[in-house]
Formats: sequence, C-alpha cells, structure tokens
Amino acid sequence: MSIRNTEIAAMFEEIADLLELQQANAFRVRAYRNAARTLAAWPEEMADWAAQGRDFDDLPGVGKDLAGKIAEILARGSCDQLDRLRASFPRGITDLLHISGLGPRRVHALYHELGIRSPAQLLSAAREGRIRTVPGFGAVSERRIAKAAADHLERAKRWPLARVTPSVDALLACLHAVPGVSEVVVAGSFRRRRDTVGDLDILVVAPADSAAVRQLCEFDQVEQVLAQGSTRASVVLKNGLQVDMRVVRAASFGSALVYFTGSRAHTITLRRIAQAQKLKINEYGVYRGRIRIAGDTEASVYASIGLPCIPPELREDHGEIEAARRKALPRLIERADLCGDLHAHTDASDGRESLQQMAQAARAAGLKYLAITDHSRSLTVAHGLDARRLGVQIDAIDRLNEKLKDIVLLKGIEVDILPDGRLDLPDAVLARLDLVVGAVHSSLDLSREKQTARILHAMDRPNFSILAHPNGRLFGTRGPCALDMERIIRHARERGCFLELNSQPDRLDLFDLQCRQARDAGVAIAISSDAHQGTDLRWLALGVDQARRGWLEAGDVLNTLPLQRLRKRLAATMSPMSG
DNA sequence: GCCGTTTTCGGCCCGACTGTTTTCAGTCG
Repeated sequence: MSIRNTEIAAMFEEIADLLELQQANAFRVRAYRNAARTLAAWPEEMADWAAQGRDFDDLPGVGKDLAGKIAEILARGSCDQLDRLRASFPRGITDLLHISGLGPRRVHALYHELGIRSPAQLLSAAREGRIRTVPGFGAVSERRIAKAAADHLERAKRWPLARVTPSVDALLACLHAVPGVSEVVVAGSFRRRRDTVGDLDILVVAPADSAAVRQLCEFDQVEQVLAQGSTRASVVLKNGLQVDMRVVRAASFGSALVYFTGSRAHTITLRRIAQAQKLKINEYGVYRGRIRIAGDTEASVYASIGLPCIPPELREDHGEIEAARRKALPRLIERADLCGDLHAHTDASDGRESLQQMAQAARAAGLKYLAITDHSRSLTVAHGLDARRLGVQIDAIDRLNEKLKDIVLLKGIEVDILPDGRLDLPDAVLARLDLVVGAVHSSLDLSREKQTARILHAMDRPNFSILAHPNGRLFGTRGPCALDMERIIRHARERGCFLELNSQPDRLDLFDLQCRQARDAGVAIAISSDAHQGTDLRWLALGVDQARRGWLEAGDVLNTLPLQRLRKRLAATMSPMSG
C-alpha cells in the first residue's frame, strides 16, 4: 500500500526530534517540523502527486532537499538521513521529548549522564534520586520529572469538547466573581471548537493588580498549581484537566484573544506577515516600532495586516489566511440554518421517547422536520426493527403526521451495513421510506480495503441515502475504522448520496478535514443529532461547530433545505435506478 | 532547511515562568 502523508509527516517529526537531540541548528529542525505540519494537513496524498509527476517543492515549506526526502520515503519507506539518525540513538529515546518539562537539552544531558533512554527508566531514576545528581537539575526538577514521567506512562489524554463544559461553566463563574474582571473568555482549541481539547486556555480582562490569578489558584476544584505569576497561572483541576489562564488589560483584549485562541501555526503565520510589513504582533497589541497601532479588538489586529477577521474555527493555518487575503473566506453555516434533522431514534429501538415526544422536541428545537431512523433487525442489542415492525412504524408516522402542526416526521431507518456490504433489510421494504441511513456497527476491524469495499457496495444499493458516522470512532472507546475516505467521498459524488456528520459528543464523525474534502468534491453533508431522546437535539450545535471547522456553508449541508426541496434531493437517492 | 516589495545571504515569532547557572538557559504555549 502506498505511503500516506501522515506517515511521511511522522518521519519528518522523528528526524526533527533526533536532530534536536544532536543539538542541530534550531531552524533546520523547525524546517522539518513545518514540512511535517504541512504534510499532515495537506488534502492530497503525495503518493498521488508522485503518480501525476507533480513537484513536491510546490508545497509551502518544502524545498529541493525535503522534496527529495519525500520522494525517497515514497520509494522505499524511509530515507538515509532518518536511518542514520536512528542508528546513532537508542530506539524510543524521542519519547522522552514528549514528557512535559523535558526538552532536547535536558534529554541529551540525562542520556549522557545517566544513560536514560525511555520514560520508564526516567521514572525509576527520578524515584531513586539520581536525577538531582545531574548538573542543572535539582530536587524540585526531579519531583516534577517523576510526576510527568508517570503521567506520560498513563498516556496524556485529550478531552471531548462537550465533556469539558461543566469545568468551563464553573471556571467562568469563579473568575467573573473577581472584582475588576470585565471579560472571561475560554480561548484555545475550545474556542476553535476542535472535537477534543488538551487543556483550557482562559483569557481574563482585568486591571494589573486584580486578584484573578489568586482566585484561580485557590479555586476549590484545583488540585495542583503548576505555575503562578503576575499575569499567568497554570493549574490542574481535580478531574485532571489542565487550565492555563492569562490576565490582560482591556486595551490588549483583541490581540490577546487572537494569540491565545491560536492555533499556534495560525498566529505564527500572522506574525510573519506582520514582520514583512515592519510590524510586530504580540499578545499586547500590534506595534510599528514602539507605536501601538491596534489590539483592542480581534478585528483591529487582522485589519492592521490587511485581513478581514477570520472565524476561530478556521484558524488552523490550513489556507484560511490565503483565503482571507483573496476575500474568499467561506460564509460558515450556523445552527439557525438547519431546518431539520435526519437521524433520530425512538423507543421502538434503543431510543427513550415515543414518536410523538420526539416530534414535539424537534418542534421545540426550531426544526421543521425530523427523520425517524430506528435501528434495523441485526442490531439486536438495540431492539432493531424487522420488516414487520418497520411497517407498523411507517403507518404510525403517517397517522401522526396528519395530526402534527409545524413539524413533519420523515420515515427512515438506520439500517445496518452487513460485513459483506449488503443492507440488513430487503430493497422492497426500504423503498417505502423517505430516506435510508446506512451504518456500520459490526466487524469494525476489517482491513482498509475490505472496509472500504463494504461501504462502497452498500452505497450502490438502490435506496441508500446517507452514510452514518462514517469513521465509526467513539472517543475513549475506539479509534476510527481503517477506510479510504477519499474513495468513499468520490463514490458518494458519483452515486448521488450523502455523508453524515454525526453530532453525538463522543462521535463528531465526519471529521473536520473530511467535511472539507466532501465539500470540495461536491458531496452534501447531513448534520445529524443521532438523538435517542428529545434533549439530545441540542447536540446539533456541536455538529455545526465541526462543520464550520470543515469550511461548510449552509449550501453544503443537506438539512438546511426546506422540506419540499429536501424531499426532492432524497427522492433522487431512493429511486431504484438512481446513480 | 527554507525563503525573498527587507535579503540568493542572513534572517527565521514572541514573551512568561521556573529553577538554580547568581545573570540566564530551558521549556512552554
């Protein structure tokens, strides 16, 4: 199988790590990291570029040298430089670089003084009191290293976005109570609405002498204070979540918000642009020489370098700055653009509420239609519907629709895609429905080829409308299935069917970059709640957040269509000879 | 190692916090 961009990126990161341990030129190291970042986010595979005869040095941050290394990696799975570097260090030593508090200098020192070459060895050395014998290390460092090594061995964890909401609410309340505090904003990846967050970055606007830092450090949910200064503090909450807080004055609010919202790559690019215009951007403002020319609002910071304000969800240095320059930023979808929801369950399968209760909840959520898509028969743990029970539900929906006002229930099913790609109910039964949502719930560990073929085959069935939660990942439970998503997107385009962005907090599936690929390919996305009770409809907002990260506009999303136009789009997928 | 209405050479984002090196290097975000 061909080598993927993410694998090339990982090799460049490894080269960068090993070069750092060799104390190589820091800018050379950075060049590898820049290229790795570009590769990891690039929508087209370099293997395809190679097949098309395209030059790798067309990639930003990739010159002749790195282009040659990409070609070498594609050809033989590695490159001479990586092989040489690996040979000169013990395997696994780069793990040490990913332990909090350790950088290349300290790892170098620990390796040469104590022969430490793994996190486990580091932990024992710290517990035996040997770290403090190394010049530059003391008892405090040793204690911190022991803790960080233990944490690393337990594996650093990222939090699903929705799971940090209780902590966010508590922190906002805590900090708003401080006299003089005028703004409290959670910035960082939380504000960019990434599907997971590693920590919380909180920006507080307050006078220089405010008690905000002390308030956070003394907050009753704080387990440990990592750092405490006059304008910054870092703490770990009792639930393990790290919180970094910065205090700025109102005049710097905009520049601080840009800076702490990130991403790192985005802000670095902004500063490079500023530098080229003889300006300097930092968290306190935008400066020409010693004169401060902007910084009170985010818009003023972007305007100072000739750009419109870029929505936080796009700030990943994935082309949004170039798009802003060309005045070609997308007009991102909003929750209010959704007219309905195309994936919901009732108590007929594993939902908790009746048809009528779900209809009322959907109307209360401002929706005009709700597709009822209970599970199919093979998902026995969810009391999946067979043909007879589905028929009963179809009749019940028809009767209920006659009585309902301001909301229409659509007749659907979340039909299992069987391991061989067949659907779990006969075509004649599915043909009675308004839409068919197909989903994989079993045999999740097939090979990439088999899993992809299974889904392509299912899409070819005459009544297939929407592929539900395409990657099948569940945070904390299982990773995404091995899939050729580019092929699935192309096939959906050819077949005229749709991909779901499942809004459940533990799914958020399609991923952001895949949404963008689908959009670029002209495949519409259904943003669906997968609600199992009425209150779950609130998850649609999370799906919209992720869709915005995928650059989706209202026109890219199937369920922004009003009912009549939606019916037409769906009907095209439901006719036996479609595609 | 990359890159150029600053430059084909000489730059490369910027500031806060920590521990320990009594003046700053290392790390982090």
